[in-house]
Amino acid sequence: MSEENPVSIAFEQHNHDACLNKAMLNAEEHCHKRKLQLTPARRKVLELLLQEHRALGAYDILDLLREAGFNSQPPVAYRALDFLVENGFAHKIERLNAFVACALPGTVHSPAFMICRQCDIVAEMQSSSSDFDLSANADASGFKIEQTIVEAKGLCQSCAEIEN
Amino acid sequence: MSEENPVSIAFEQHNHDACLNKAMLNAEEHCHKRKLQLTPARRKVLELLLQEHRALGAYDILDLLREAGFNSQPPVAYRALDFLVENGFAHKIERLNAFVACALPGTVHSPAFMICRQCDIVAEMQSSSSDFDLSANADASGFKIEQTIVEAKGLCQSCAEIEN
DNA sequence: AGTTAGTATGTTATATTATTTCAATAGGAG
DNA sequence: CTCCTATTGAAATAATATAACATACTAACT
Repeated sequence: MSEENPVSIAFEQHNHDACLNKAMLNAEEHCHKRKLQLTPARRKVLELLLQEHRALGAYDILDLLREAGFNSQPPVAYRALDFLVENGFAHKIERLNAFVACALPGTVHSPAFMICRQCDIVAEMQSSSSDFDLSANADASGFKIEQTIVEAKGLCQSCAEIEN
Repeated sequence: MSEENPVSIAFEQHNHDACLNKAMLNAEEHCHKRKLQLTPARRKVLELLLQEHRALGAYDILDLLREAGFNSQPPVAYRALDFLVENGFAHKIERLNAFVACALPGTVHSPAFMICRQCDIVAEMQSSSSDFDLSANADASGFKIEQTIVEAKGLCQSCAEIEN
């Protein structure tokens, strides 16, 4: 119900316009602070991602960009996505080859995702101690972890209810 | 040093021929028990994967199959890989779009991987409680986890030593 | 304002990864 | 042997991603 719990915002009813606007303002402020250029294409791609709590493929985004009057060659989408991912405004969901807006933008963090196989909704959460678990194993073999991907596939509550 | 610890076998010196033979025998026995057909192409792909503690792309495998006299259309490799993955003899490493032989074949389990960005070695470990951590978050939002991917990118010990 | 260095975009082509489709063949159950 | 299913052969194409190089914009300095 509330927007306080970042674990499950994607699963909850919320004022999505406000959710989007807040995120865009946040991104603008963040780019301004760090002297990053939130150019029209980048801005539009971020908006498109924020409009969904689902992952969008690069070519989905490309189609939407075209509809919005942008140039529609693949590099346009990939460059914007690279910018957003590098600067912490979006994440790539590896198992879907798709991209999702970050729930905690502008910070370097170690996210984990819950991905509904039915409705494709993607919820971001902080992976907290799961990294820690890996660390123990990694330490034992001298492996230095730099980045960890955690993606859980399953069924979200709504889809589970429908299925029954 | 020993082969007892599945966490880090890929990182350790070991008798790799024995490692491979044991795994092939294991696979044969397992297929026999479950009436699965370990056909020549499937067998060869498993061998190819077992020869490396690295992930191989489908087209790498395709090349090696061709060298070994097999038909070399993409579906040959993908079908064999699908079989191996579905039956627990191999895993897909999503962030590499590549495949690696399973370290604990024939059992349904929830693996986690350490992937060296330098030498591409892939070590499988059991993700144990990291799943458990996610479960807490998942439960809170009513999400039912079916399968979890955990992939840690970093530097293995040998590569870290070389880099310094 | 003019120059320059760095960043971003336009554009074309191509590389890489993966699937669809339908025909042919082989293996096992009755 | 015959039917059924699983597997393979073969050609085409879909989906995802990058390379390469030209052009344009931005910002900082002079």
